[in-house]
Amino acid sequence: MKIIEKDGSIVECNFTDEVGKHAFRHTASHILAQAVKRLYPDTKLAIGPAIDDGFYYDFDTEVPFTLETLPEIEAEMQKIIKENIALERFTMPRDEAIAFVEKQGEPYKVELIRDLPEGETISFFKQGDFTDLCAGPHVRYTSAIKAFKLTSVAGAYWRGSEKNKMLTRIYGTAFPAKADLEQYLDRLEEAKKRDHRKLGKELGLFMMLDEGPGFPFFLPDGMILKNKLIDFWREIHRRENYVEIASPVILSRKLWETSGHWGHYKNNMYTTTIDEEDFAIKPMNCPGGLLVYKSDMHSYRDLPIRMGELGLVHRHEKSGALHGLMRVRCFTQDDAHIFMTEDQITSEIKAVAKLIDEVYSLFGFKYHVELSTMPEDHMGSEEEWAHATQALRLALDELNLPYKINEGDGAFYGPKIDFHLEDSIGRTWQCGTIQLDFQLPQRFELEYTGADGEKHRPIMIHRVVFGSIERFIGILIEHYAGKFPTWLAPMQVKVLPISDKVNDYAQLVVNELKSTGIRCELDTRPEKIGYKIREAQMRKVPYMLVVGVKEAEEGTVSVRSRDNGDKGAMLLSDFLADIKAEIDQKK
RNA sequence: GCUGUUAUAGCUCAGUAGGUAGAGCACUUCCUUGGUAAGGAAGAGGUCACCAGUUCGAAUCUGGUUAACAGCUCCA
Repeated sequence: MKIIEKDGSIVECNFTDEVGKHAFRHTASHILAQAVKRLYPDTKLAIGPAIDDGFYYDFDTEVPFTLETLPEIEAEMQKIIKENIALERFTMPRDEAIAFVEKQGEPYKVELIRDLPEGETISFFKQGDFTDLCAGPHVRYTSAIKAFKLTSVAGAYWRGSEKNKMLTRIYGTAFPAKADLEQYLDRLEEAKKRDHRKLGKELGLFMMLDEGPGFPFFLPDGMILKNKLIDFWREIHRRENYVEIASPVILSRKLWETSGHWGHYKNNMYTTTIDEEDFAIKPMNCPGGLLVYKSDMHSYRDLPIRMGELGLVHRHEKSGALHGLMRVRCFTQDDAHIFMTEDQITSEIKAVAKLIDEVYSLFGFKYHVELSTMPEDHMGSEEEWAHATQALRLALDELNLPYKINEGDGAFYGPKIDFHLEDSIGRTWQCGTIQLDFQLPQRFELEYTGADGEKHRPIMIHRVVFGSIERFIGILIEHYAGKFPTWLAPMQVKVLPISDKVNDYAQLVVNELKSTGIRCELDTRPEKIGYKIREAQMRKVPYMLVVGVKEAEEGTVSVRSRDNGDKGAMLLSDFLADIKAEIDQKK
């Protein structure tokens, strides 16, 4: 396919290229806008870019667009595609362009052009009766859009600011062939089936109630999962020479004033009054860790001190932001604060990044890394921030970790490296993070005695690996579609006697499994074996042991694996050896 | 928080142009002792999210509240 480039030149391009895909869907978005203008001429146009999975266009409209409006718009788009209109690029000087869009009656476009530099040449794309301010690129004819679908309609703020007017955004997607579109829609359907909120309910892992919006209840099986993750966490942190502390959930306002949270994080904190004094429920664990550090004298020989804490934090998230376990109002951070000397910075950051990589690799996660820099609302001088940011950059470069810069997204006390994991429909969630902090050690006047006998100020790292254990569990549920590896599965083995004649033998098998620490259960209900299997399978239990008269006589079990089906009979002792090895290897 | 949508049994959902509700699965009991994804029968279970209003009468109409869902904003 050929596209019209930003400079007006015609180049050959493919849908598989990012540029080609972008141009293709951007054109689809123009067709959407053209259709809307034809049907609802009073609608004002805002912006309409291509995005990862499709495109959208924002409209300011008097008539509310709903899902019911979409088929009508789709039909008009289909007409435009059939008309096979050529796209033409033309340019105008800035002043003329402003006059042009003003005449068109498009106030949002006027604002967009006004924000472009003086003297800039403004480019437009015209397709028949529709002209839009646009840099391009685009495909050459509307007929290129062979398959498209408008998927949803939602509100979106003009220019992404909640201070601005809420516009109506129509989302859609487009492909060069019908089959591709269908495949994409099927994939979305599949993804919905692994939604952690659905699976969490089906598998009895956790629940959300009106009684506590954003505050998850962990059910017995979810608790097993959580505790297994925590066991694993403790194991690797012991190995990496971390110590573990626990600090209180409620602490005095004075502490939060010292830490700066009272000033910079107040809107997200739950507060309370005890004996007429103000207190806050901790939204972060760091101040507690700082107090622990301060409670004792430290020599440079003690550093780095790696102080872990599985801390339950509470944050008042906006109601509309809540999302299953991914975004909650109380969660457990697998936190640690590392207190160190300046020349330990790079090696400590690298060690943490490696630890995070080790954990994510164990689960088979792909992740991407972002470096977040100084936000507008921050503590400390720009020089300190530059210094800290440079230290993070250096560590990433030495590790050869590719990363993208997230301008202005750092914590208020320091820049950070974020590790993002994907959920089932491709949304990414920040999990691990490494934050470098020069501020809190100053505010809390932390010290250590150097080799020179003088007092020095340590530097601090805040870091999490899972991020939030709750969020991590949400990601895990979707990643495995509820089929957890044996070491994590809440129920590892289900023993299924064929008739109650073999219940005694089945009980023996269960006792044997339990004595080696296997999480298992016996199903003695007077149901047929197919029924019991179906139930265990839907519960996503990794192994089902079918036992009948034959097995009882031979001391065997017939193994059925969740993932590979019937594996035939084997000695109970052999099965035990196999499953123990699997669990030890965290498979 | 904002825009839009939604709320009926434990779960998934149907229903009623206003006359106090129904299915499948799950649950309980009984029959069936069955070899790798649903054996059969019976029973129990809901003041239709909550609060007001309109009406002779509201689960159904109107308003509000709460929560959930999608997106925006914000974030681990």
